[in-house]
Formats: sequence, C-alpha cells, structure tokens
Amino acid sequence: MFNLLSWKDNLRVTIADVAREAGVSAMTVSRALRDPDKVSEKTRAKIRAVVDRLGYVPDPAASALATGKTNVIGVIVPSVTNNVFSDVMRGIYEVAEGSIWQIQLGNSRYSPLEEENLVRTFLSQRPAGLILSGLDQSNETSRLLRSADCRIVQIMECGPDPYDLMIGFSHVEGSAAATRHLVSAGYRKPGYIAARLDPRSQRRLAGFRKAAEKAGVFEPGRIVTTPRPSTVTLGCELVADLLSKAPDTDAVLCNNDDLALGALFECQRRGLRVPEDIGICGFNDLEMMAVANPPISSVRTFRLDMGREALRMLTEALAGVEPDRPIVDLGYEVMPRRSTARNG
Amino acid sequence: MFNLLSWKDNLRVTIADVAREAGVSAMTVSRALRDPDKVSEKTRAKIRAVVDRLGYVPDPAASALATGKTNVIGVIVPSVTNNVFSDVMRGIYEVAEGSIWQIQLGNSRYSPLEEENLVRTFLSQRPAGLILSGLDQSNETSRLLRSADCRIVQIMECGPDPYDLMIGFSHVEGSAAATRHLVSAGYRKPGYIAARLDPRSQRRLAGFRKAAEKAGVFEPGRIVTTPRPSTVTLGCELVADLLSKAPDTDAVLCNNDDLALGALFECQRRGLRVPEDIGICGFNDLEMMAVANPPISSVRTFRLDMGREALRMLTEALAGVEPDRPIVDLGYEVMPRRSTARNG
DNA sequence: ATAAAAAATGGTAGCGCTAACATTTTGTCA
DNA sequence: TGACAAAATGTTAGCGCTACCATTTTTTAT
Repeated sequence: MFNLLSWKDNLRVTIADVAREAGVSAMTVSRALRDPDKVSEKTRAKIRAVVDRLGYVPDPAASALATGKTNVIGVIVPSVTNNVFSDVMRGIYEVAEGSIWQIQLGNSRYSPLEEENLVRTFLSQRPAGLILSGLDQSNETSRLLRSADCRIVQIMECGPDPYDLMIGFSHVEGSAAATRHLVSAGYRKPGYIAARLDPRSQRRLAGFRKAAEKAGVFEPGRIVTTPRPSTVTLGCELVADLLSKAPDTDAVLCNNDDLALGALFECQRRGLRVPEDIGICGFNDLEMMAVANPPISSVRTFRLDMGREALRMLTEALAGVEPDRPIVDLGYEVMPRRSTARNG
Repeated sequence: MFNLLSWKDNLRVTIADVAREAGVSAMTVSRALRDPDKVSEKTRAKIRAVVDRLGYVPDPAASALATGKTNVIGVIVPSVTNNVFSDVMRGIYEVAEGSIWQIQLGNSRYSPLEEENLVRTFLSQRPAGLILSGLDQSNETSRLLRSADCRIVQIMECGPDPYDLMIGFSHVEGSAAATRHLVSAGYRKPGYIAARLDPRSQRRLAGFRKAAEKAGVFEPGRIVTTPRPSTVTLGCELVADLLSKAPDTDAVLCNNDDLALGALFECQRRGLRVPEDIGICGFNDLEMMAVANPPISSVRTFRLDMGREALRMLTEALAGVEPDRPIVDLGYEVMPRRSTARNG
C-alpha cells in the first residue's frame, strides 16, 4: 500500500468531510459556500451547521488550482516606511478587511528592477488584481502588465495611457500651486529641496520650476537635491546646504513634509525667523504640520482616500461593475499656514 | 467532449511543457527546480535552458496543494502606519527580498478579534511561518497558535512562555530606565502621557510607575491617557491636559515619540522653556528626535533589527537550523538629549 | 569483468477543489 | 393530474504539482 498521507495526518477538514456529514455531495457544499443562491435554503442551513461544527475552512490553494483564480490582490509600493505609502496601505487594508480579498504587499524599494521581479512573482500567482504606484515602470514590467489577465490599478499619480484603472493626482500641478502660493505670499527668492528623486519627486520639482519660471523667480542655484532617502535630518542638511549656496533665499519649497520639518528646525537653529526671514512649505500635509511652531504650510494630498478608492474600484471592477471613469483625479489642496505668512 | 479549458486558454506554461521540451519527465523538472542536487548536472542545465526559454514559473497553488506547504510567511501587525511597525516591516521585507519566502501582511488594527480572524485565515493557507506582535492574544488565538503546525515568531516584546520563537525587549524596563533618567536629571514631578493603551503602552506606563514609585516621585494625578491613536496633535492635547490638571509638573515621559514631539510644540507655544521649566522624553527614538529644537531625549529601540532578526530566525528554523536561544532580547538604550538636560 | 551499491530518472496517484454537464426533484400551469 | 420548465443536486474529470515507489543508469568495489 501507498502511504501518501504523510503530511495530511493533521486531520485537515476537507470539503468531502463536510459533504459526508451533511449528507450531500461535495459540489453542493462548494456551491453553498461560494454561490449560496444556487442551493436550497434547507440544504444551505444543514451545510452551514456542519461547516461550523467541523470548523471547515476551504483550502485556497486547491480552489486556486481548480478555478485558475485567486482572491489575492497584489499591492506594490516603493516603501513601507514612508508615511505617504503607509497611509495608502492603511486605506487599502481598511477596505480589504472583512472582504474576501487578500492583500499581498510587495516593497519595491524605489527600484524598477525590484518592481519588475515583484510583478513577475505576483503574476505567477494568478492574482485577481494588482495595485501599483505611478507611471514609470520598466519596459519589461509594462509588457508584463499589458498582457496580464488581471485588473490593474495605478495609484499615486494621474497620467495618460493607463494599463487599466488609475487613481491619483498631478504632482506637477500640486507643487506648482504651492509655488504660486509662495510667490503670492511675497517671497521672491524661493528655493527647492528634495531627496530621493523618484519620478514623482521629479515631477514636483518640474512643477516648481514651471511655476517659478512663470513668475520670474526661478533660479537653478536654489535647487538642492540628493538621492538619499528623505528624513527630517536630511531636511536640516539640505536647507543648510541651500542657505550656504544661496544665503539670500527667502523661501523653501520642500519635496515632502519630513524635509519641511527638518528645514524648520534648522532655520530656527540658525536664528532665522519663519516666516519673516524665510518661508517654508511642505508637501503631503502630514498631520504634524498643523501643530508645529509655527504651523507649516503644505500641500494636502488624499492618501487614505486613494488607498480606499483604489481597492474599491478594483474590487467593483472584479465584481463586474465598471467604474464610471477609469482615471480618477483626487486633486490636492494647498494649506497655507503661518510658516509662509510673510505678510501677516 | 468536455471543454474544461475555458480559463486556461491563456497558454500558461506548465511543468509538463518544460518536461516535454527538455525530453525528461515532469518529476525530473520538479526535482531540478526544488532539489537540484538530486539531478545530474547535464540534465539540470538542459532543464534550466528550457525553463528560461519558455519563461516557466511554477504555480504556487499547485505546489501548495501537492505538498501541503506554502512559502508564505504571515505577518500580523497592529498598525501599518505606526512608525514602529513600519520599521519592523521594512526589516522583514529587506530579508525576504530575493528569498523564496513570500510575506503576507495582516493588519489587526489593535483589535484582538481582528487578530484572531487574521490568524485563522492565515493558518487556513498553510503558511510556513507566522510573525505576530506581542504577548497578548485572545484565548482562541492562543489555542489556534499552540496547535498550529507552523513556526511562529512573536515580536516587539519579550516575556515568558512563547509559542515558539520570540524577539523583542522589555517595555517595562525601557520606560523605567527613562524614568530614572528623568529623576537623575533633577526632575521631581514627572508626568506621563499615553495614547492608545495597547498592552505594550500599558507596560510602559507600568514601568514608569514602578520606577517613579521607587524614586518617591509617583503621583497618579500626573498621568494622562486616552484610547485615541497617537498623533503629534494628540501629544499637544495630552500635555495641555496634563498641565491644566497638574501645572507644577516638571517633566513628561511620553509613551512614544509622536506624543513627545507634540508635547514639545505645545510647551513651546505656552512659553515653557524645555528643558529648564519642563523636561520631555519620548520612546522609540525616531530619527527626528535628534534634530528637534531642542533635541528630544528618547528610548531607542531596535525596530529594524527586530524585523530582520525575526525573519532570519524564522527562515533558519524552517531550514532546520534551530536558533541558539528561542527568546532574543534586543534591549533598548536611553538617549539623553537636551530636552531633559535640566542641569546643563 | 562483474556484482553490488549509489545515483538518476520515471510512472502513478492524489492533494482539495470546482467547471461542465447530467440527473433528479420541485414547482407551475393548462 | 400530467406535461413541462426551473431549480436543486450529483457525477466526472482535471487544475499543476510532488510524494512515493519502481526502474534504469552510472559508479564503485572486488
């Protein structure tokens, strides 16, 4: 005799056990669980009772193999620590909670190559859907995605030619608006600091440049960047660098709020008055911006909503309900606060 | 004839395709991939070539069904936005990257009930391992875990009677040490603020109490807590509350760094000098603490290491290498900074 | 050279579930 | 009440992979 039972000694309850106990066929159990309308009320109740008593939980692997589909939605973000993405993730998990959908999180660490590997791995698992960040995939990743047979949502940005669905906002416009705010607040020598120049950061920088040029206040010498990842400490360093290169700079638009907070700390250490001597504006509007001393102006983005909506659009599409529009622009909102209130 | 092929029109490359092309049996292909030593060098090369050419990727669902095992390691954290956990996650993903192990992240949102559901769901997927936070699971969760046939790592805390492996530190001792630091810095009326009283927060509060009592400076009236989640803004509110209830408070130990930063902002808004009028100490030592004005004292914890080590221990155990000790205490380090430097 | 041992490879069955079709039961209406 | 449609349930086969054992090939020892 064979002994194929080596690993299943752990008496896992299978659909066959439930079927036997309930006196029906396995197929009926399967239907009762995944398509209850197709099973009579009486049978359904009987099956539910047995399922509860035995503690039956369907094996997702077997189900995946049989159907060629999974309940897995892959989410690929560039960073799990960055506040921006963790807010998005929170939104996603919030909506996923209690639903049938399983979130599988991948961390590309801002590397298109790692992203490519993740996409490949995820796709091999027949995901129901994929959520990924931005518009700038590698050629191979794009190819994989275009021929993937699952729904895809791009988040964080809006742009033309989505793979499928898209939700985000315009980084160019957001930082252009912040720049105009600085100009209208009376600053004439604005600088820009940025770390980790991922594509979205670059577009924010481009937005600054565009708006600053238009206002006639653009000076390349007031731009300081570094490939290092953003931290508050780095904000201190970058603004120090900026001020040593261009001491007459009268405002700093920061690529994100961590840098802005660091910039504030550093300016204060140097005895510069914010906003009188120098204005500071961040990007994303993290909660802490509003309670700093002085409160820091920023560009609010809707990260939690983005996560929620991304998953909602995706799961609805999977359920056969196409979204009204495939591209959703959540916009942004400039939040003027005292850190840029030069004229009162 | 049947038409069972409806969904597999997508010409997925299977192990049979590879076997045919390589002129060997499927079994040999399987072995070549998962146990290369068992296949001759020549055959292996031939198979590898075909695998590359066809772009074959094994179907994890089929593999899971056949072996009863998966490569999935479930990670359950109470929050994906909290800096503390996102650092741990980053450590985990760092180690997982490039390995065969798939991380499946669950977010219990500080709810033992949601944790229980997650554990149940995860276990139904036959994970290779589980990483979860803390010592305080529900009875049912404990039962599930004790009878689970996968390796388990508890993170964030150390305590007796682990399910399996454990890595963390003592929150009681950490905050007791911070309290002693305050006392030795000359503060005699220390208060404590905390939000979201999860079990670890409670133990930190207990540590404060223990050390404050020992030093003869404990006063219950100087403790302010709230169930709301920690934010910088909440730090402002809590310290405001503390100061209205006990205006002569001369130091605040904060349950975490967000609160500490908020406390600093609020004290400064009120014209209190830090550290002369009031000392402020945080917990976790986020990067920004060192660059605030003044720099904020905190208790450093080793979150990234905790994530890395947790996954390392787990995967080594899965590979048959038992860790030296099942419980690893990573300790903590009090970081005295100017925010508590009352005597110079 | 030959037997015995070791290494490499293959054949078969089955993991747990569900698509597709087949059959039985129930409900409806003339 | 019988004929027919609709609903409920059952049967069969197979998803892609790997455990187990069987067989073949290679290596080693005598």
